[in-house]
This record gives sequence, C-alpha cells and structure tokens, in this order.
Amino acid sequence: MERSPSHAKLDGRGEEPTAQATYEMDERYDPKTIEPKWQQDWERTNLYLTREEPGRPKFYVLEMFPYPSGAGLSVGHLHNYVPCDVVGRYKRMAGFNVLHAMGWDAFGLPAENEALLKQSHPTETVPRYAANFKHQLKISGCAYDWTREINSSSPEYYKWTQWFFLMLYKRGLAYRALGSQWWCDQCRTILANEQVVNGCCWRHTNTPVSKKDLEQWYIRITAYADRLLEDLDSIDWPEPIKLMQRNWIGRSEGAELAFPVTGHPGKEVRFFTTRPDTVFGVSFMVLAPEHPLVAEITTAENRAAVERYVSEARRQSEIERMSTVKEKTGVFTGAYARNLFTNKDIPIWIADYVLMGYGTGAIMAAPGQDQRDYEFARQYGLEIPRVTAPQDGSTPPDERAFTELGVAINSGFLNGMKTADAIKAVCRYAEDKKIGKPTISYRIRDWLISRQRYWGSPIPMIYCKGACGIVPVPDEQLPVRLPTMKEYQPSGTGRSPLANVPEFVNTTCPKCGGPAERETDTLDGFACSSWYFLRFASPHEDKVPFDRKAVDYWLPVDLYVGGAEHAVMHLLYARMWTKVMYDAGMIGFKEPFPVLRNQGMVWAADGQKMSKSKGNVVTPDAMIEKYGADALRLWELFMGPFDEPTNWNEDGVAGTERYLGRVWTMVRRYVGAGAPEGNPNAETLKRAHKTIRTVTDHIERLRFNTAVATMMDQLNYLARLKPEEAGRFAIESYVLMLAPMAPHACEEMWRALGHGTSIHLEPWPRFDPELTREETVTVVVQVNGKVRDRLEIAVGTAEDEVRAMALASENVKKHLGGKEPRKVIYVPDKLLSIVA
RNA sequence: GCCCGGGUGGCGAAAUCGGUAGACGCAAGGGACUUAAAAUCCCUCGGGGGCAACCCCAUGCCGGUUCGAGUCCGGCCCCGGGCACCA
Repeated sequence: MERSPSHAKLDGRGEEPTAQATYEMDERYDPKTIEPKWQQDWERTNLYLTREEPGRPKFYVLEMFPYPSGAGLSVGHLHNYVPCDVVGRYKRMAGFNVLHAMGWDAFGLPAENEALLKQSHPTETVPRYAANFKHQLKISGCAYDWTREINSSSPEYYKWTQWFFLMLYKRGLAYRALGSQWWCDQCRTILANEQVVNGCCWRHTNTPVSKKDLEQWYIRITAYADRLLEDLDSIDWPEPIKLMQRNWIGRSEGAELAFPVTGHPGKEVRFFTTRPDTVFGVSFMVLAPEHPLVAEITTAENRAAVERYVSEARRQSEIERMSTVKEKTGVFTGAYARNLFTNKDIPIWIADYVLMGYGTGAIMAAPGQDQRDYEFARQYGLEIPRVTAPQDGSTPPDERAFTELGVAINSGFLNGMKTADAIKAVCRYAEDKKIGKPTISYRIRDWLISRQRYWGSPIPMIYCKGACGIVPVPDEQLPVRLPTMKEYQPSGTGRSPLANVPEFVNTTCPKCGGPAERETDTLDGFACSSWYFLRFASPHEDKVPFDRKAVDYWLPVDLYVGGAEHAVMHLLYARMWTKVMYDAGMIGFKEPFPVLRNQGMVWAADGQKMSKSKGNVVTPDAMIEKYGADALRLWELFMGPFDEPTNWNEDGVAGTERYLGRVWTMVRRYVGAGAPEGNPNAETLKRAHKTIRTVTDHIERLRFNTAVATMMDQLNYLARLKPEEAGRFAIESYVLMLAPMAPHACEEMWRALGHGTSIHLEPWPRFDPELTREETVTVVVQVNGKVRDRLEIAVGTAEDEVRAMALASENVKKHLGGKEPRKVIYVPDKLLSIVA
C-alpha cells in the first residue's frame, strides 16, 4: 500500500468534492427508493462493462455458472455470488480491469427433466428461468457485464462445444466403445462413473443404478491422469478438494505380470499388483466374474456353479455389492495357472471382490500379505504362505495378513531383501524373462460422455452406410443443430429421442456423399462447462471458439468460486480440456483455475437443506423487498466465514439493515454540517487509517465477515463524533470501503457528499502506515501464568522499566506474596510473565 | 472401516508465528424519548463468589509440553463431508 497524505483528496481521479451537497439525503434510509434508481443508472451508463484500460492489471473473477432452475435463486446461492461481486467491485476500485460475467449452464438433464415435469419444453423454460435468475441477480446489485452473458444451450455456444469434441476426436482422445455402463432408470440414460454415488445416481440418490451394455463415446481422460495429478501441486485450491482429485485419480505403482494357464497353451492370466515382492506367496488367483477368460478356462464339472455365480454377480446392483462387511464369496473355475516363481500350479477362482474395471480384472492372491486374499483363503481353505517378515525380527501375526513392509522370506532369490528392494528385483526379473514389467495403474476411468437424452448438444458424428465408417462432421457444417421436438421423452430403451427424427438422422456422408446416419446421442452436460470460462473472454466470437488475444489477456481465472460438490466431475473435466488445448497450442496455460475457493453451504433456518418441497426456501426477492439488497448483501458477508457452512437467520438481515441506517444517519449529519474538511485528532486519524488497512486486508483474504465487523466497529467510533471531529477523510474513506458491499446506499451517500460521478469508479482508499502506528500499548503482566495487571506503556519501553512498573503494581505484589521472581519473560510491547 | 474438515456464551462468530478468550452482530433484560406503540438512542449481558478492589471456573473430554495452550503433542468422544473390497 502506498502512502498518501491523510488530509488531501483521495485521488486525482473524479471531481473535487464540492462543499455544497447536490443531493438531498432523505431523513430515513430507504433502500426501496435508492436501489432501483441506481440499478437503472448503472445500466444506463454502462458502468459495469468490462474495460481493458492499458496500464492496469487484469482480474478475472468467476463463479461456477448455474443451471437456471424454475425454483429461482435462494439466499443460499447469493452466498456465492455476493462475495464474488464484492471482490470484483473491490478489484475495480483497486485499479484492476475486471472481468465478471454470468452465463447459464442450460443444457443437460435437470433442465430437460424439469421441463418434462412441467409438461413444457426446455426451449421455452430455459430462457424464462434464466431471465428470472438474471433479474434476481440484478436486484441483488451484482455487477456483471451482461453484454457477455452466455447460454450453453444456444447454437452459437454449442457449436463450439461440438467443435471441441471433434478436436478431442482428432487428437485421439474421443473414442467409441462397447461397454457395460451405469444406467439410471430415472434419468433414463447412461452415467459416467463419477455420477454414480454410493451405487445410486448422483441426481437421484435413492435410485440404484444398474448396468447396461451399449456402444458409447468416451473421452480419454486417463491419458491425462498423471498430469492432472502432478499439476495439483501447482494450484491454490482447498486441500480437501485436491485430495479428492488425487484419490479419484488413484495412481498406484506396481507391476503387471502374467502367469500361463495350465493346459491352455497361449492363454495367460495378466494381472496388476502393487506388491510384486510377494509373488512367492501367491497360492491362488482370482478373476472378476465378468473376465473374458472365465468362459474359456472353466472346466465342465465347475461350469454350472461358475455360471450361476457370474449371473448372480451381474444381477447384483452396485449398492448390494458394496454393502458393508460382506463375507467374501467366490467359485473355483477348475483351472490352474502356473506360478512362474514357485513353479507350482495354483487354482484360479472367480470372486466379486475383484473388479473388472480396475487393473486387468484379475489378481494374484497373496493371502499371507493381503487382508482380502487372507479372508478369502480362510473362507475356502486355501493355502496361506507367509513371505514377508517384520523388519525387527518379530513374528508376524497369525490371525491376519501381514500387510506392512518388511523382509522377504520363503521367497527364493528374494530372501532377505527389504520389500522395496524385492519389488525392484521382481520387476527386473520379470522384464528379463519377458513375463511382465513395472506398471502404474490408475483408478480413474475414461469419461463416458454420451447421453441418450434430448436436451444436450448433438454429438457431431456421422456413420457412413458405405465404406467410410465413422466420419466427423466437418467444422464448416457446425453446429449440428438440435432438432425441435415436441415429444422428447426418453424412450427407456437406451436410444436417444433424436433417433425418432428421420430428418435429423438421415444425412449424407461428408467423405463419400453416400447415405449416412447421424449419431443420435447427445453430450453430457459437463462438456459445456469444460470450456465456458474461456468463452467469457470473447463471448460473441463466431469464427473460432475464442479469441486468442482475449484469452491470453484474461485467462487463467484469477479467482474461481463454487460448491465443493464439483470436486471431481466438473473440475477434473475442465482441467483436462484445458491441458488438451494447451497441447494443441491454443492457449498458453495448463491450469484454468489457479485459485479456487468453495463457498460454504447455507442451510435453512431449521438446519435442513433449502428446498421447495420442504417449504423452507428463502428468496433474495423476499429479503430485498423487506430489508433491501444492501442489507441482504451485508448479511451474506457477515453471517460467518464465507467458506464455512451456516444456517440462515433472517434476524441478521434486520441487523445489517439497522447498521446501514446508522451509517446513513452519520453521513447525513456530516453532509448537513456542510461536509467539513474537519480537524480530526490523532486518534481519529489513526482509526481511519487502521480501518482501511484492516478492511483491505480482510477483503483480499476473502474474510468478509471480519471486514464487515471492522466497519461496524469503526462506525461505533465515528458515530459518536461531531462532523468536524470526524472529518472528510474518515467519512469518505468509510463510504468508499463500504461501496463494494453496499453499492446502492454508498452511491447515494457519495453523491450527497458532493460528488458528481459514481462511487464505483473511485479509487480504493489508501492508508498511511505512518499514521497507523501506535504510540502506547497495553502490556499484560502475568504472575505464574495468570494475568494480574495491565500496563499502558510507550511503545519500545525498555524491559527494565516495564519490569519495575510491574513489580510496583499492588495486585502483582499481592500475588507475588513477597517472593522473589525466579524468572521473568518479556515479550516486547506485549507481555511480562513473572515466575515466582 | 479409512481419509479430510470442525466442536469457543442463549445464537452466528472473533482471536490460530503459543502471549489480555468471547471483537462485531443477533436474541434477551433494563432505561430514555413517546399519550402509546414502532423507530431511534443509552446501559447490562459466559458461569460462580464479593459492597468493592478483586478472586475462582470456563474454548467437546482426559493427559502432556511450556513461564504461559482455544492455538502444539498423545489418547478418546461427538458432528459434517469424502472414499468405500482399487489388487
């Protein structure tokens, strides 16, 4: 912060304040008249258009763009938007070019489902709901550049979503595959793995998902797994979110090995293990029930049992399969594999605790060293060899697997090696003998992006009936427009409603001109949100998805704020697309959101989730009607820490409205006294400067609740002073600091203070560090750890002097009881601790 | 079960480089103004004791380190969130 003389006008910009107020302030603070007036004025004067003034740094503040639902915004949503608005307004005053825009995440299942429920059409409901959201944001005084409004369901936008899909395809990152996929009966569509929560659909937490085999489009996010993991270290995100991404990616190092199936020449069981050092302890193998090898190797006498088990496992929903403390179950296939390390034949079982989707869908079972294998071996009476011993020479426990690291025993050439060395030795051996190699395995799977639903961006692909196969729609034919359909209900058969529109489906092959059919699935809504943050930089660009220069200027996002519920879906996909664009040379940064914060959830007053069905939703409209937007905004900020959850309490809004009324009264008195320059004393000056320092710091650190508290504290001080005692600097800097938080009231007061231009164009007040310095401080005197006195001393008083003062204190003497101090600790200007 | 957060007055919360616990506000009580009410303003407000000066107790519980612990360490309890056989 630069120094500035306290008495001079605040900055060279704007007019010299006139002594005569040009505005009459009403006696009572009345938000109902002030707020609409200024909202209209700001709009008329284009106050919040994005500026790119040279010589100023840029700041891009972004909230996760909302799906505009029919329920409208609640006061909970504003707990995200208001703080971001304050940051945007503050940064603008602090000399930044600010980009703050809003758009609608309008494609996707929620919009479609809601329209179906209301027996309406999303092309009608989406604009209507979005208009309502926009209205609510406007009456809340949020300063967005509405000329940059975007809508992911408009052809101008989804043209580029399709374009990005094609780019991924051309880079080998989009592919079609047949797979057994999660299906939600309520959504009537396929879900990505991330969208399955506790075996249920993420939107319908009471609807267990089931599996369906369908040919689908996938995005090869696994190709970026390592980079998505590594780059987490370079970004400033809440640690829990990073951790969730790390866990989701689930990197583990180990080896992939293969054992031949006895009696089936050429057939082998390939498997991944993180503990290759335990191979000598492998006494059986387990395949996932869905493993393709199962049908080939199962012996005649075991076939019936195996088939029964497989069909049962397939029928089980995920929720059953994951149910807690389930006993291990499995069936022997009758086949054996050769453990190439022990040269023994070991039985091959199938069991549902081995998942087809992870690793190779097969494991080597080392029951002595793995608890799950141990339980399985116990259950079926299989051998449990011990091949790792504790490092300290103690005996390993008998009643469980010894899973810790240690020293290899009963392990041929590994004997005596520490686990880490043994792992390396096995890898080397496996590579020499060509039976395996070191491998890294990931939990993350590719992103399934197809949806069998109407309300989404059509996937721009064509299937040639001739010889061309799958052909991407040429860029110049984009967008593939979503046809208007009256009846767009999902069929439930697994086919998209678009399949029922022959004019859409039937087309010609872009390559050979012969007959062809279009892909009828639509893109997952998360495709839209994987690049929208780029679009705000040049929202009307129609030749390319974004203007490179605009993106180079504005991106990456300086502050991204949204709910923690997007920890692994949206935030992972958006990061991946960004990296792909970086690789394609389209952008110059690898991470879209270097700084992320999660706003805390606002629960209803009853502690429950705000929902229409519970009838506990509080709307900003109602609060604004009752208390005004500025009071609502202040309470959103003051309620509690911005990133922590809290319960709604309407009484608080009444409190902040009362506060604004007191500010109003103070300014009105000051204006009424002729807005004097004043003659503030040192204390008043110091308080004014310290308030600027503290409030600035708190806003920078997103500590809005304490910023408001500091403002209230300062009001309590200033309100007791006569206008000339307060003086112009204290009053005007106060109103300026309040302006981002209570923009309407402050605009009104600013004009009344004699300024002809908007307060929101004014520079942020500066403080003089020299004037914030304290001359005296309170030093706490402790005797045996308890506070016994407080001393007012001059800053920097010598220890001897402080000690003498302390020892002279009656209360200190009393508690010393005549004893000599054994030890004295002095923390300069803070505390003197006497041990007797 | 494992991994993250978090437990401070009647309530929302401040204070975390170890140094005055409860700033700021809400609610409550008392008072002023008013014919009255609303609004506004003033006072009190963690618990206990004392006329007072002051004293004792108190940041989920138990222990530890320290001159000094809401803050650090160990063990537990409760609440919220995430993951859930990942080989």
